[in-house]
Amino acid sequence: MINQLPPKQVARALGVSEASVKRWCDKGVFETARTVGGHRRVSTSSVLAYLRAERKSPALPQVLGLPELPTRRDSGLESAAPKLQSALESADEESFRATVFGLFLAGVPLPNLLDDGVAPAYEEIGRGWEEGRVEVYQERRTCEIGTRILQELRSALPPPDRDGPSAFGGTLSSDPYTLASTMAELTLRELGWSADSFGPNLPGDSFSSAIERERPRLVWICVSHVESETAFVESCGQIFETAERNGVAVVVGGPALSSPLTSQIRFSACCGSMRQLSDFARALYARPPAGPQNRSVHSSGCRDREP
Amino acid sequence: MINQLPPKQVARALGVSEASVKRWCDKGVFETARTVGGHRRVSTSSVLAYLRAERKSPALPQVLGLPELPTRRDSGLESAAPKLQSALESADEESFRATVFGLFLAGVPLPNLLDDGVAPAYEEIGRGWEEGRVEVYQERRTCEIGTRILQELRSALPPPDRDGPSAFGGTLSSDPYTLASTMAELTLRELGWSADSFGPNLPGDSFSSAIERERPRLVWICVSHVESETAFVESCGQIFETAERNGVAVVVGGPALSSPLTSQIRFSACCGSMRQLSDFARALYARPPAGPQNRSVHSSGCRDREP
DNA sequence: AATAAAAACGTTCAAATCGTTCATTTAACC
DNA sequence: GGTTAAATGAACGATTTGAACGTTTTTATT
Repeated sequence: MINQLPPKQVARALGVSEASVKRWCDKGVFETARTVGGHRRVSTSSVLAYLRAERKSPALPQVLGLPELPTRRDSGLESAAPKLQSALESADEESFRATVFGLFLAGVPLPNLLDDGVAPAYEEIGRGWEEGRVEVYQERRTCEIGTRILQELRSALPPPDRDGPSAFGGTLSSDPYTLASTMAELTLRELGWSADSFGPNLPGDSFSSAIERERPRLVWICVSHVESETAFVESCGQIFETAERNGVAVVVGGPALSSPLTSQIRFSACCGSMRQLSDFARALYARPPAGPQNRSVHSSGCRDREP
Repeated sequence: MINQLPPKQVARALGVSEASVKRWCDKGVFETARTVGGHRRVSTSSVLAYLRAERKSPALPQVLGLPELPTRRDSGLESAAPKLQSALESADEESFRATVFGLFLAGVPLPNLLDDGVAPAYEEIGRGWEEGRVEVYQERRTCEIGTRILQELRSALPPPDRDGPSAFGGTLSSDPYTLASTMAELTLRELGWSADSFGPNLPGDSFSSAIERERPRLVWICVSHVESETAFVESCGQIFETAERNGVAVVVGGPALSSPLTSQIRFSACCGSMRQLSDFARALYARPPAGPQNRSVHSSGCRDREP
């Protein structure tokens, strides 16, 4: 995906004049770098952020590397889940992408998009698998598609704050589901965190040593499947103990976290949804409001701001 | 670390044209030395200083690929592997991306790039893990990074031919390594195939039913880890039988395919590298020679024209 | 050491972008 | 409805950029 664009391309993508784009750049609407000769280079993610905030849809999404977006009408979050589900079941990646990005640009908050759009679609597919309607390979394919699109979404988010907190997470051994952890990563990244998913099947002691070495502000553990309860409780205990000693918050969550299980482990927060994770993380840290700050003076260009 | 770079590499790192770099050198933007023959050598630190001063956020597809990029089609690759490895071990995604895309844009054939650049880096990390130098979570993180970059690479490839053959593949149960399968996907896609990786841990019978339902031209099985030899041989037998009945080619390959194991299973081809897979697949089908259109998007792909 | 391929040289030129000005449209308010 | 302030789009010469070219230097191989 393209990360920087000259003003003319942005103008084409947005369907406005080049002059306006330049003015907006100077007003701080877009994150704009300059070449040595003074030409503007606009960051794509800031254009996306603008579209999302203004609830506008681009005239030429292709220029931004986006798919053809659905029309404004059917962009309701309620109708999204079944649409996503059927797109996934028929392995229609384009349709899935268009729906997700359509909602994203329509201004649906990311946690809501994940909780009420993407997650239900996958739950339904999981049910289909249990009932034999969906083959294993089909389910796997949907996960591949989802991973791909969520990664695209990730690259559309603004980069983590330079001095934002870091976090990581994943699933413990014998829990193969990656998607939830990727969703957690996105949720935290939207808030400015440096969040990284380590993927599935991470042994508990490696989790612990990661905590000690990387010293994050938060770790998350997604629980979609528990093979051995005792091993799970043991791993969680070890992780929490290490985390506590290092002042690291531990968030757990996932459909396999039954209440008897929950009562046997310790954590900083137990989140049943990305919204809850988002709220909890925001209590620890949230991106400073990104308003148009630099009312820059002409001729000295964007040569402002010293860290 | 290298402290002097030729203009071409600086241009690639910055995402601008070589001509601009030369002009900027002459203008004094970069600290530039000259060889006796008059060729420019740009000091790495002055490039870093420029990036720090002028770039607020990470830049183009390739930000700052300090590693010396390829000059020779093949021998550049050997020096690339250790760079990729160290980029991965320090979780430096930008550097990894820069090197991979640098090689790709420089015209290194994809199978070679994977075989001699990416794969050796991961093999070395695997060794580091066995020797205890590399923690599990670090290894997992490198896989996440690699997956992400390979997906980006995938989206940089032209879409599959409209009437090209289809293929899919993955690893069998209890084999958790995804990267090899993703590489196979890329290799086939480059040839115009509609190739999809189903990821790891696919049960053998789901493999079979996928074959019967989807009727591909080819399936691949990556073998990085075998838990039970008998189960593995059994699954392979079933898959091959189904494939043969449906006229589907079966390709197997991977480091865990010992020769005693190989002798117990049947397949259409056993590939020890992506190059071999590419050659085999090309025998079945290869993209028709490209028409008068795009030879490669080269640098900054933001230059596209309205139809 | 000789040779051939790949890079980099300096230059030119068309296209893109710069900053600015000005007429027009949009919106808001009385 | 009429007036005003703000935002937009178009236009201008000056500057910057990217691509092309033939020539020279560098690099790798024989």
